[in-house]
Amino acid sequence: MHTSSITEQFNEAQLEVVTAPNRNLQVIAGAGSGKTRVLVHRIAWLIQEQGFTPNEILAVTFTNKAAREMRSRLEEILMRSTFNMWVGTFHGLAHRLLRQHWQAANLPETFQIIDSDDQLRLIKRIQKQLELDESNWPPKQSQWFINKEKDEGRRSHSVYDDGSLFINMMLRIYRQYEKQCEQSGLVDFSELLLRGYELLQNNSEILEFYHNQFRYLLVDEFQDTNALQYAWLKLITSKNSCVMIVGDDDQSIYSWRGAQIGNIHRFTKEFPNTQTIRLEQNYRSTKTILSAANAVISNNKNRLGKDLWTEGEEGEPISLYAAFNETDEARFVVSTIEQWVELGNLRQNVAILYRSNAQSRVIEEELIRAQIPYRIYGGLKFFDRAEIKDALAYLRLIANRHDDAAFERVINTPPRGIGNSTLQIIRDHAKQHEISLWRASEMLCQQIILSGRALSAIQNFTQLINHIDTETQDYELPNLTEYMLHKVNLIEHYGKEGNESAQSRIENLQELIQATKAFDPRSEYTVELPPLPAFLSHVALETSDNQADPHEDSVQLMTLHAAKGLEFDLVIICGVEEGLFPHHMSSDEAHSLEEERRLCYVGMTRAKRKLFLTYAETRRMYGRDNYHTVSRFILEIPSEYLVEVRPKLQISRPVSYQRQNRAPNLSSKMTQASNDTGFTLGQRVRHAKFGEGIILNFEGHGDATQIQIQFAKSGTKWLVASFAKLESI
DNA sequence: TGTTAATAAATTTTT
DNA sequence: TTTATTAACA
Repeated sequence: MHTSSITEQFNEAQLEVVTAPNRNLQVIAGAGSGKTRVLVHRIAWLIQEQGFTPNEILAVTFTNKAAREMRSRLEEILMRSTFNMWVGTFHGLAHRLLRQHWQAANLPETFQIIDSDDQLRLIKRIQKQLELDESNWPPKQSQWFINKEKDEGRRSHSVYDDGSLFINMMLRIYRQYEKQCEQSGLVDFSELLLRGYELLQNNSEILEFYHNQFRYLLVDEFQDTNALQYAWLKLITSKNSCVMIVGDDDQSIYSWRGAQIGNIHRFTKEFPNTQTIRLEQNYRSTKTILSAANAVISNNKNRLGKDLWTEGEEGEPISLYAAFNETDEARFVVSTIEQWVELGNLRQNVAILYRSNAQSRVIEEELIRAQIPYRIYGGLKFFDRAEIKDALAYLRLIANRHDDAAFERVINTPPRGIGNSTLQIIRDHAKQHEISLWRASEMLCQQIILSGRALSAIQNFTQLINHIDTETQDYELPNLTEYMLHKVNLIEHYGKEGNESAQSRIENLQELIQATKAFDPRSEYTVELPPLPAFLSHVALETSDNQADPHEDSVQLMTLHAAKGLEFDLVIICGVEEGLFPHHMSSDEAHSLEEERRLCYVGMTRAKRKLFLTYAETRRMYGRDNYHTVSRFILEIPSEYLVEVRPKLQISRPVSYQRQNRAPNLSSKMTQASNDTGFTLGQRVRHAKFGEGIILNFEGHGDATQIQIQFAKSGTKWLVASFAKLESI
């Protein structure tokens, strides 16, 4: 890479970042400002022009995906392997440290990482032990509490006890949780960071070693760092090193997970001589889209301030569609995509974004009906599926008999006659002697407490695990997995379920074997570990995000959160309604409302060429019809950028398609002449909420009978006869 | 002990 | 509506 070629590729601000002098640097990078490219070239510049060696550089990203992306782009530029470079997420890097210094970190060599699901199970179990009622003390809440405290760097003994019952309970759970993790050699996600932090803080030689090693640190998506990550960064930075952070306060959408935008402000105060550079030229969206997004985000207070602009063309106005209900909305989305594709565009350049996952279903149904291939992000990840987690739990138990979370999961899956009562005896015994469930089972087998049936069931189980372990000592990982699945009868167990999901579960288990084959232990920083624990660490840390077939040209569906960092020619944001977006859980407080607005900003700025916003006047949620008004975010867009798409009845609502959308015409009136509601067609009725109206149609029988009524003031609605309390006039 | 019916709850989610 | 968990039954 020559200096001249760099100058050609970058604008002034970008070039300034790439070639910035060796000092602390803050980059405010707006959406679509070429941030990743700049970051990668900055690293390349440091290595090629400033004489840094690759392992003197530490680069932190928000996701594993981003880390992979950065690695591969670096390899492209540097024309060399990035294998020994420290590029990864905070968690991944902490993990690497802990594997290397497990003794100093007070961990067993084969410590295992548990994901939030395992964590929740563990907490549930602890609460049962402590006899805490789950309805009064939701385990989710306890989990949230523990993670929050850990994310702020506090262990149970350093949490401030205000004497309240709540803190008291939470601390009891927290303490017990710490103890059990310690006992089983388990480390949760927050623990990776906290333990890594403590490792460095308590071992000055180790800290000094890394102080000497890392001379340049880069952190991407800095607005999403939490308190502990910030402390981590400060700790690992020495007087001989520089830090460069890249972030955008307007795209901070994870504060509910502990991210603190304030870290950006803190950085400039606490890291001396920080230079600030803004990347404000947007290379992604049209002027219209950008102006609209800017208008929306300008309603937020306390912004760092940024003026995003583009040299791009004006582009088309943003289309706004007011749907009748969510089905109508979905149908509109589908017809929009059909038109888009007819114009010769690719489906993969289209994204349908929504606030919550529940919204995807209706859209999926319509896409399937229209035979439009789609790919859905989020949802259930491969390694989160029950059958995969079962199989992994077996593997974990083989790797570490004292992994209680794994033990609980598989002790009776598939059913082997160890029910709740037996299990409870094991739990009590384990608690009493402060030992793992596994050891408790072994001990119980020596005594005469259990019934004969339960005893032999447990013996069979422990023997089974031991047998698989000894039998597979010389096996490769895939063979071990296959042997385990065979011995443990998981496939048969799922096969018995008989429904259509059984087949896919079995396929997933086969896929797991494939995953073990594809796993290369040398690619990890777990080289010293045997393949099995190395693989387990790998899957715990990397929730695989490549589930669907990436080759077929398909429309992309995801939540607004998941869309961060991506871009599409056509973006359709659905459900832009008060109560849904902004979500009713977030619209009361100013700070959470502002986060919703940032989410809106993120969503809008994903669009390169064309943006659609849709909302539904009626939306069925949790089985009830909800009447929403248009989102305040839409009202914040200056009308000059908007054009309202009028519903074309014949096209978007074909007659006799689905109940809700059937036009009240003569033929539909004939669908059900007789009914058991006591009302007749055309009858005038009064409703407590909607006022007077005329009955247009009936559907269903008995209590489920629905009546379509055209109200004078509230429009046409379908109501359940038995609930509507209609009065005839 | 395992199955089924009743009941309650329900953003966003990476690591 | 869907999903998960729990209580009651076979």
